[in-house]
Amino acid sequence: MKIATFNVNSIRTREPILLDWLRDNRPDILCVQETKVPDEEFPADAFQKAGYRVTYRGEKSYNGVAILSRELPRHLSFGFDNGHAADETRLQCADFRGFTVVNTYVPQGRAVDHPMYPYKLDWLKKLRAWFDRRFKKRDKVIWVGDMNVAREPIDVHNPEVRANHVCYHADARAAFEHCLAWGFEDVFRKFHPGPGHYTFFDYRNPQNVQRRKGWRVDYILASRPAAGKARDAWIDLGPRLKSRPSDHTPLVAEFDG
Amino acid sequence: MKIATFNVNSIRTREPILLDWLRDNRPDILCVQETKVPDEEFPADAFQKAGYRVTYRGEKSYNGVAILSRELPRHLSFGFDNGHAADETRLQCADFRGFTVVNTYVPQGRAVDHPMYPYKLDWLKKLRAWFDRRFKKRDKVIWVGDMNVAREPIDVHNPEVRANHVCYHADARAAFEHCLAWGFEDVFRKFHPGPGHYTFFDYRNPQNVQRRKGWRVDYILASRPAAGKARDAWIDLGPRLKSRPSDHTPLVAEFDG
DNA sequence: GGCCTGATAG
DNA sequence: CTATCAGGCC
Repeated sequence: MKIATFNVNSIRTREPILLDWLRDNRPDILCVQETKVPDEEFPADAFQKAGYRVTYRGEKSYNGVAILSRELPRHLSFGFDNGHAADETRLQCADFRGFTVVNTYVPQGRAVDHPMYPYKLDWLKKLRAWFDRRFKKRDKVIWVGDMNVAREPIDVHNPEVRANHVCYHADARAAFEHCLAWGFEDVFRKFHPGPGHYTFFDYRNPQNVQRRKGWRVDYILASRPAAGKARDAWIDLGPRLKSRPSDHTPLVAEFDG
Repeated sequence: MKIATFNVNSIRTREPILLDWLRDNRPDILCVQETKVPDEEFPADAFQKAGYRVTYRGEKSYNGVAILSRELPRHLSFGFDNGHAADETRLQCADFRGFTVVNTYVPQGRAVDHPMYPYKLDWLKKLRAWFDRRFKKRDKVIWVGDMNVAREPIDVHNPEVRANHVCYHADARAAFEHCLAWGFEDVFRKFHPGPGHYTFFDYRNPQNVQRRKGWRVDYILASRPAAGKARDAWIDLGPRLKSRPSDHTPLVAEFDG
């Protein structure tokens, strides 16, 4: 099973890049974030014509998650099990052939002194509690998405100056590690232990892409039983190098079964 | 001599369409309107590389005229001879091999009850007075551009409902005819006396293009001595049918000499 | 720098 | 519908 995650930064603007990528890569499951479109305006037709079923929950301008998959998921839910509609455009959970796929768009946090930062930390805490309630260690869970956290120094191109960045600040990293500590393995890192692998390159300095100065903030994480089936993982820089790109690029993994 | 006029509705956005069109048609002179770019940001390099010299006067967001030509014009001026800088982005005059080319972007007028409408009528009056001052009947003058006026019923797809449209209202037509009465012939009409020839198709109903529901508001007009040399004229719908088109499309004429 | 909005313009 | 802009966001 080939599964990918891609923060598209507007699914409408990225439709041509997505269709090319689906045609060339044919993943079984593609989880996307930041669709930035209300459900009634989601461009589902184009993806259906390309052979993909689409499930999504979005809002105008902000957030929005979707799963494009060759088969329809057996079970599907959005948000935490607490009735907060706000989280439905950041968290999606779907079952495919014995795997449970969790697709998240973790709040970015804006700035460490902004109210959105405690919201981010709290959101990660709620996510861990949701993992505890929802899954057993023996479940084959694959948690993917834009986590808006770089785990380690090698996950940012210049960690020395990032201590106060919301995506590298100690508290954000600790909150993310606490989620991982539920029982997830970092599938990409398993296959690529070295530095210099990034999934996000800020638009503001266009040279960052060619110079490979980015962030690894998108992940494919797997519970022990799922991680055992991981065969390979890679970052595809192609879409980031096209014209009118997202600032993120796809991360892909293959699992047996 | 092959001369063309094309309201590009942003020369930046239309650069690819323009470069293709110049490569395929190789006019001696292409007059463009609505460049929508300040002079310091005009993308002259791309056209120079394509073998064209460029003269232009524009402003941010609105208006802007330019002439792309294989040879540099001998004489060049912008605006009326009254020192009003505002008109310099709507009126350009350049000499080429014995012809004087006048390139205009006539004010659209917004609505018949809007202050821009009397401004439009007044602008056409000033233009006629400028013709009177500036040219002799024996001059070979070619006046081209987006005139924002449909002369006759056959120049709009449904004239019955257009009586109060700023581009077909009786006052606008009279003011335009008064300009023509200086001594211009309608070169396109000479070769194509029938209905159904349009140079503009409103974006607001995308089906208008395929259904050929448009307006003839762009013209190539010639003083008697120049009109005598006109060999052919045609509208090229090609650029209007491409992706990300202008709402106008090029009008072309060939003159002997 | 490129996404979004909501305004103005044609 | 397709341009422009400013202003918010990341």
